[in-house]
Amino acid sequence: MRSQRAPQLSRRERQILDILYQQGRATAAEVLANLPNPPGYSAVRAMLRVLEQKGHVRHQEQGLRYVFLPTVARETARRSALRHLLDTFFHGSAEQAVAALLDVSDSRLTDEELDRLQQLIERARKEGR
Amino acid sequence: MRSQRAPQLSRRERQILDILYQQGRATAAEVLANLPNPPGYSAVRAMLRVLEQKGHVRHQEQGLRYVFLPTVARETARRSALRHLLDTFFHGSAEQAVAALLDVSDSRLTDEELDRLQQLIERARKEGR
DNA sequence: AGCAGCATGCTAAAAATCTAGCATACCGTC
DNA sequence: GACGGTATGCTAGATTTTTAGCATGCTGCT
Repeated sequence: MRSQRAPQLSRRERQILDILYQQGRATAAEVLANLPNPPGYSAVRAMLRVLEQKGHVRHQEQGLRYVFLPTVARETARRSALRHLLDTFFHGSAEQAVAALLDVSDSRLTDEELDRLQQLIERARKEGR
Repeated sequence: MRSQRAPQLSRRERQILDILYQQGRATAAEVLANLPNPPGYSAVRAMLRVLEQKGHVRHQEQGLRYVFLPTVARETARRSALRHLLDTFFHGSAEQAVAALLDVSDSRLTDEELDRLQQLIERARKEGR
């Protein structure tokens, strides 16, 4: 009877969980709408049930329907994901990652955002020493 | 006969591919060594074969053994991964991602790295306008 | 009250993943 | 040139994942 520890997510399960993190919370129908190569509605519900049983997801009853949300806090999941990305593609270097980030999002960063980033770096510098 | 388009990676396949990106290139044995819940050696080889057949991986013969490497350039894969992470956890905001990055890697960024980041931001600012 | 619409629970089965094992070939050493 | 070690190719089977379909229950109309 596994319930808590189960880091072994299948492809679809991963996709579904990602959607939940992206949206914060979602009904089965909403999940379905965001799924690539969308399967049947039943399939989605079945997998949500499995995910819940595995302990990755829980649901609240909203009126009649169920609204699903991840059990692991967004913040925590985000950390893991970042760490993993860093290890996989950037040799663990945050600097390179930031560089790539600035590059990838290119012209979409406003001056204002850049300002805030400068401040963040300034702060990191002070804390770091 | 699908060969190129096959974005549907299973959990294991994803793990293996990630290792290849991390290491750049690796033999079946090396991949195995880096795999969590390591399966049998044969299993790894079989999956590398499948990955190759699906077009995600290719191999070079190095002396006797095969050395495997991803077909999609690191740079490209990295971009996709970043984009996906951004969408999943940061509402697409690079700024937030950078902030989290600075946070997660915290004290591990040297002053020198911070300097370079400042410069990068400076540059982004100029290019952006 | 009856009905259409949409939700859930559950089960069975198709499809894909994951794995082990055997046959074979090459290298270096004794 | 026989032998241990390590490689690959392949195939078949266990296990998981992924899916559809059916029975049921609640809501809000008309």
